[in-house]
Amino acid sequence: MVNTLLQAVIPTPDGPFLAIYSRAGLCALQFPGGSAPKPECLPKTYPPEVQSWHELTVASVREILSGRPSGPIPPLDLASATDFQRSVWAELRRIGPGQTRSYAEIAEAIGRPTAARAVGAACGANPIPLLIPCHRVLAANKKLGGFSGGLHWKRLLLSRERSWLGE
DNA sequence: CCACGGTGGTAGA
DNA sequence: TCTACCACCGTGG
Repeated sequence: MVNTLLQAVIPTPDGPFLAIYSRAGLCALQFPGGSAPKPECLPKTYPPEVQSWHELTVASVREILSGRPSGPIPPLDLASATDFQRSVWAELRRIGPGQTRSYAEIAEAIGRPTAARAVGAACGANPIPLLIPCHRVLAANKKLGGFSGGLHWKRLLLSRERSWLGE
């Protein structure tokens, strides 16, 4: 057993999200509607470390769902990611609520100006939506582009961020 | 290798 | 606008 994973539920007005933690930190976040977590995978008590991480996750998820900027987030476990993905995701985290960038702009920003399409793939591989805000990346024509979690979420998140900014 | 995308830009209808 | 087509690139098989 090299890497035990712990699941924890995040209750929100939009339904229960699911967080998954490793020893190193948060490694995945799932939208509501997936297969319900098996009870035996939801420990009665969590290690203190995980518990404090989860508090940060819950707060952050709720903030982002309401269109607000999020406070501190837990450590992210991106061990299984490629270097390219890590650089894309790091760049995504620089986009504030209500802001948007295009896939090409992200590619440009990480020094791979012709890799816009690969950036799209990296966004699709993002295991931690919301905290790594891939919903703020649009196509160059200012159109919506795609979203792994379902386009309705992307629309919803952007619309809430815009309205929080006062539009 | 090869195929497949959350792309982007161009050309024509 | 919408469609067709093509160059591009990181990933996974």
